[in-house]
Amino acid sequence: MERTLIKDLRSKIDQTVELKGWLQVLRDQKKIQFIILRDPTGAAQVAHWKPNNEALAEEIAKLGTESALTITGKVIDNPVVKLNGLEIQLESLTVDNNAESPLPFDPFAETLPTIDYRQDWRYMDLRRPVNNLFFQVETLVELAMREYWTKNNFIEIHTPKLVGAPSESGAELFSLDYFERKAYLAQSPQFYKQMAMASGFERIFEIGPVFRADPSFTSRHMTEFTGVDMEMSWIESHEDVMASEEAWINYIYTRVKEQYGDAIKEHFGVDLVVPTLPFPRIPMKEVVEILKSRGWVPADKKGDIDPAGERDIAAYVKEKYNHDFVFLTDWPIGVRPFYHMRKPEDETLTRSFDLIACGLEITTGAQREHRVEVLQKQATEKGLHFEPIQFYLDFFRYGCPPHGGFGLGLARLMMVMLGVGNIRESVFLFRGPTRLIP
RNA sequence: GGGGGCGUGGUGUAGCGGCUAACAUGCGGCCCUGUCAAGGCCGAGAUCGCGGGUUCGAACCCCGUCGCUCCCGCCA
Repeated sequence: MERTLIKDLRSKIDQTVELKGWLQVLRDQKKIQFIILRDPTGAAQVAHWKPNNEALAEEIAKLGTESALTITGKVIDNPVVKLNGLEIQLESLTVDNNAESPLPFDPFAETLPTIDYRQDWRYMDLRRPVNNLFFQVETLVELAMREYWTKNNFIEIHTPKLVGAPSESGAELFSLDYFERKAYLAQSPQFYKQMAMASGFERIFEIGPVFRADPSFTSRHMTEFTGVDMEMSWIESHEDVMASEEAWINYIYTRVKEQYGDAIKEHFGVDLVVPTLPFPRIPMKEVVEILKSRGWVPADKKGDIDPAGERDIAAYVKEKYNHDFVFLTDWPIGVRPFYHMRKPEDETLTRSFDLIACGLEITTGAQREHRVEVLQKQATEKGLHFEPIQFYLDFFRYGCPPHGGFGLGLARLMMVMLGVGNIRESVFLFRGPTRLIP
């Protein structure tokens, strides 16, 4: 018999169906047993009249909560049943995998264990429908990203994650043995996506793993995460990159809202708002002035702001423009990498931006410096040696168009979109300084 | 790396100098019942993270240590 999904039961009234799922609750009474069976599409009540089959009743009585079951039975319309007014009259039951008892924790309890313990038993935690929905949404988010980009003539690339040289300082690189020498895990596809510009690809994107050896203990950092990167050629300035990113985000939100808006409202309590175009843009110099006027004390960091400042500027933008997103632009050179292009009219500033969403930094982008002699000069200023990055500098020697792009953290976007407070709940499995298992 | 907070049955919490360590949930048993956040009774389950100290007496106070967590730094 073909498996029926629980969401489709209404169309199978009076038919015998096969269901597969997990035993969420067993209510074992004197004459009748009720099994609440859950699959990824919903839950249904299965009723077993014990006198019909006492042996089966005994088997059911021993089932552990969360056992994996296949059952067959007849679908009955029964308005008395609170669960969708339906029930299945049990005909047969197979225990595909009994759940031991007691469970490490009950995923459906009112209060959940701490986040650390739930990570130990992440697969149990992921059985919660809200988490299932999370990854359905994430799947659509990635699909929408690719839809938008492929419609706009972007090429998807996959760059190596085993690399021989740091793309920047090197302080946050994981190193590993690579035969007779050292290799590193890529902390960004930055150099390679620029190589694609030198390759004449004009527009590329990559969605792939990124590794950072930062001992960060916050609710928004990971040592391994999925980076969403884009790079485009023949731009005039970073404005072209921002315009592209905001249209792309607008498209993603539109797709998610139309398909999952109601479910997101129900499970996450979030009324998804598609951000209007254009997103507000504020130069950093102005950002600092605005923050100061609101009582923020600059952390004396040469034009940079701290997370509290990011949250406050987001609050300002929300008040003034009623917008959840804001581009902070024109960052000072001191807090930007050597490959960011500087503003011709003010060499102390870069053609760069961050995108802040609901107070969280989700993107850094810029126009890149494609003139090799300028690039070399800026690298020298940052104290970098040419040898390890010579292959990169060579990208700009034989006809590399002006270009720019951005990198976005997938999990951070998901946090913002669904109102998840901790990045550990925003990935399938979290990797942090002290978390390598499971 | 710096700072704050927290470590008590499987899980979530209460207790903060005198307890045989409490409650909820889960688990086991019995009763009742077409149940549906089911209900009722009974029961098992914790040497209160670990080490040291103060005290007649420590889950409780002090020191150290480990773990977790949040914030900062850093970033996506």
